[in-house]
Amino acid sequence: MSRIYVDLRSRTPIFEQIISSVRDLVIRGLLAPDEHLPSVRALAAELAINPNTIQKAYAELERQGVIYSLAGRGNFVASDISALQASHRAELLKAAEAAISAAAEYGITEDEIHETVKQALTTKGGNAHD
Amino acid sequence: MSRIYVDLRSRTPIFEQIISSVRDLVIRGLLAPDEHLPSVRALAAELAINPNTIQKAYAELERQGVIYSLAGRGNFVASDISALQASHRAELLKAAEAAISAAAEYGITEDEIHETVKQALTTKGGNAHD
DNA sequence: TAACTGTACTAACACAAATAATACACCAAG
DNA sequence: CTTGGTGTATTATTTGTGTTAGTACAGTTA
Repeated sequence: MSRIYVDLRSRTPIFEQIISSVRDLVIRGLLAPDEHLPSVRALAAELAINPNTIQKAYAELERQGVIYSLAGRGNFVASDISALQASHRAELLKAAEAAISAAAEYGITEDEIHETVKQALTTKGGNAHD
Repeated sequence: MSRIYVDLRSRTPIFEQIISSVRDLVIRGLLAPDEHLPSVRALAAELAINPNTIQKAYAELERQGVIYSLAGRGNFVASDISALQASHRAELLKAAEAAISAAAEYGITEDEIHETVKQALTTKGGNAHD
């Protein structure tokens, strides 16, 4: 059982969900560098979707440098994920800044924003499933 | 010339762009309560898109309570937008909290988060076009 | 009456996602 | 060297949704 999952009822294309899922597992270290990923056919069978869809996702992940593939051997997590983690870190900060800016621009007071930030920081670690 | 716009090159469906655009103008008060919106045919001509697409957007906006329509008269901004603004306000705070939580969960320090928040608050008012 | 308005309906087209079915080259193990 | 797994490529088909096109009808207003 791989930790990769998809939601067939979502409006988000399956291949994009796989890309996000693998990318997330790699960045969070739940998939170690050079770890062997499920084969195209095996993952397709496990998730009950077409192998071509898996292949499409894997090809894009390789293009992004998240994984690499060896003909006849399989797909593997990239050896060096430091750049990936760095860009993810930057994205998180950028997203946070944008969200705060949007709130401030709308007229929400700094006090209320600080209160929200405080709440977010104290609540962390208990709401990973949302 | 209405203040409603769309980007035909975007991957986001046109009707959804119109919904977001009108919703945004209403919430920000750039379209006053009970103000007359462009007619289906007029807006279609102005944006060079099909009237059916405008109609689809207007129908959804009415379903959401953002606008109301009078047969033979036209479409108008809702008379009371307080609930709309309140929910938008809540969404902004929720988004900000989620972004901060995500950053904290990933391991970004509180100091760095506070620095980001500070920067977002000082930069506001100068980057509305992004 | 005329010219607007919203609304409804059917048909056709375009595009992307996903499936289906093969086929071929590579690699490791027996 | 054969076998069974692997990645990869190709073509065709299906499906869903967004968009356009064209037409029609009823309400409103000058």
